[in-house]
Order: sequence, then structure tokens, then C-alpha cells
Amino acid sequence: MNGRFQIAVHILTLLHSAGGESLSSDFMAGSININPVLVRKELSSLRKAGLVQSKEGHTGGYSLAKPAKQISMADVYKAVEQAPLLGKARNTPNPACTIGKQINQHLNTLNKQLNDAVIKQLGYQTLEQFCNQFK
Amino acid sequence: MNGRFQIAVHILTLLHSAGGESLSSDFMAGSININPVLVRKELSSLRKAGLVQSKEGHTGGYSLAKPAKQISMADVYKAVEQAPLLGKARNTPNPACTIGKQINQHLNTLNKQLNDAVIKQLGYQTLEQFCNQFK
DNA sequence: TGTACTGTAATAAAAAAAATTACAGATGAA
DNA sequence: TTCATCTGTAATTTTTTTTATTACAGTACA
Repeated sequence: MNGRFQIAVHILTLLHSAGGESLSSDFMAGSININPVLVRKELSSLRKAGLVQSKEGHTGGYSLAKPAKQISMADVYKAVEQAPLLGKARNTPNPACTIGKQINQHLNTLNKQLNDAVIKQLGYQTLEQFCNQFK
Repeated sequence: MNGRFQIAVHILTLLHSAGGESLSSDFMAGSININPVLVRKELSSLRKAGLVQSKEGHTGGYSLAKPAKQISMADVYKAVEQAPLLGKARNTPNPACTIGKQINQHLNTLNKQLNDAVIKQLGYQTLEQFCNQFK
């Protein structure tokens, strides 16, 4: 179980708190307390999802690509989550068994329904609302 | 990310399909295609949650502790899930940073809200309904 | 033109998950 | 009664995943 979502939220919160100023991956790594390369990797996902923008070179860094009001926690989730919510089984059920043969298909359906519910729930909260909790 | 939920559902589906007959952990391990000890560990959680019952000894084995109609997918989730849905960060954010100092608290709140939503969603489906999908 | 960045790839180290081994205890069958 | 077949766990090893580290090419500005 990894912590990509947490890291992504932490990054976005830092960027929002910077109020438009751009931040470097090294600076953010210091607040999150993880390796800067991981931060850049996460930022790469967030950039591809259109949530942050980056600038290379001397005065480079990262900033939000759009107002925090227009970024929902569902957007963050969609940007970083890859594995099914309820975990991913590494086994291959016995195809000679009636249950084993079909179970993955039904579990996938369940996972999809749940994923939709989670995205809906996370869609209720914006990054701005999340950040406003900080005093 | 582990596959405990999948395994638990697989176990319960097998037990339901057995129609009251008890099954051994070895038999179930064969359908799921994982180690029998893992199956017994999972069954241990399910037993503690009141979803299955077991009998030791020669003609021992496992069976459902109540009708599949009275077991919801939320019950299964609650019986086996331990880690937060969106993953668990292993870092300790920098306490000298305003954001770092508070972020875990706010992420926990978010996680709790999401957990409630997931339990609600999973509560809509019973084990019986899940099993009825199998042909 | 050198310094401070981003962007990745490749590799190593650490942590988590799963498999395996081992064995005590229960229960019914031979 | 004793043996075979189970459950229930603990301890250990193996495998897989996650995170950290190293390395370096490319960009932009001072």
C-alpha cells in the first residue's frame, strides 16, 4: 500500500499556500519529508493530469495549473490512483473451479461501482476547501 | 497493497456455494490458488467478525455463520480492511512546516469520510446477491 | 558560462505481502 | 485407543512492492 495520494495532496496544498509563487521539488520534499525524486515523479503525474504546471531552468519550479477552487479531491485521486481500491489480488484463481473461473470478473464489477462512488464522494470537496482547514 | 478483500469474498462465495456443507481450508486454497495458511488466517478474521464458523478435528471445516442474505459486502470489508483506503503514507511530514504539521490530521478526516461512503456503498450489496451472479 | 532547476532512467535498500515450515490441539474413524 | 484429518498459530523465508539514491541530460537565467 503506497502513499501517493497523500503525497499528491501535500504537494498541492503546499503549492496553494505559496499563493502563485512557484516552489522547487527540493523545497516540497523537505516539508513532506521524502526523497525529491519521488516528489518530481508525483508532480509529473499531476502535470499530465493538468493540475500543476512546471518550468525548467534556473528560476524554474512548480505551481498550480488552475485555481484550487477548480480542483476537486476526485481530480487528485484520478491523477494518482492506479490500483483498485480494495486491493489487488496476486493470485490466479483456479480456472477448473466454477467459482474461481468467474470471481475476478464479478470482483472487477464491484470495484468499478465502488470506484464511481469514491469519485463522487471525493468530488464534493475542492482543494481550496481542504486548504482552508489549515490555520 | 494486499488482496485480503478479494480472498475473503472468494472464501465466502465458496462457502455459500457449498450450501451448508463445510469446506476445508485446503480445498478453498485450491480454488483461490494461494497458500492454505493464508486462507486459515483470513478465515480467522471472518470468524472473529461473526461471518463464518469453524469446527476443528477430523470432520472439521468451515461454513457460513449466517445466511448470505444477512451478510453485506460492507461486513466483509469491515472484517478484513485495516489500512486506509487511499493508502498509508510512511513519511513523517516536517513538523517545522505549517502544512506538514497539520496535514495528517486533515487527511485522516478525509479518509474517515471516504470510509463511511465506501461502507455505505458496499452495504447495498449482500453476499447472496453477489453469489447469484455466478452461473 | 556556470548555477539552479526539471525530467527520467537505473539501481539499491527497505518494507510489506505471501509462502512455507512447523507443530500443538481437536475430533472422529478405524 | 490410536491414527488420520482437520483447525489454529507462530516463526521464518521468499517474493514483490515501495521508497531512496545515484546519475545525468536538458533548460533557463543570472
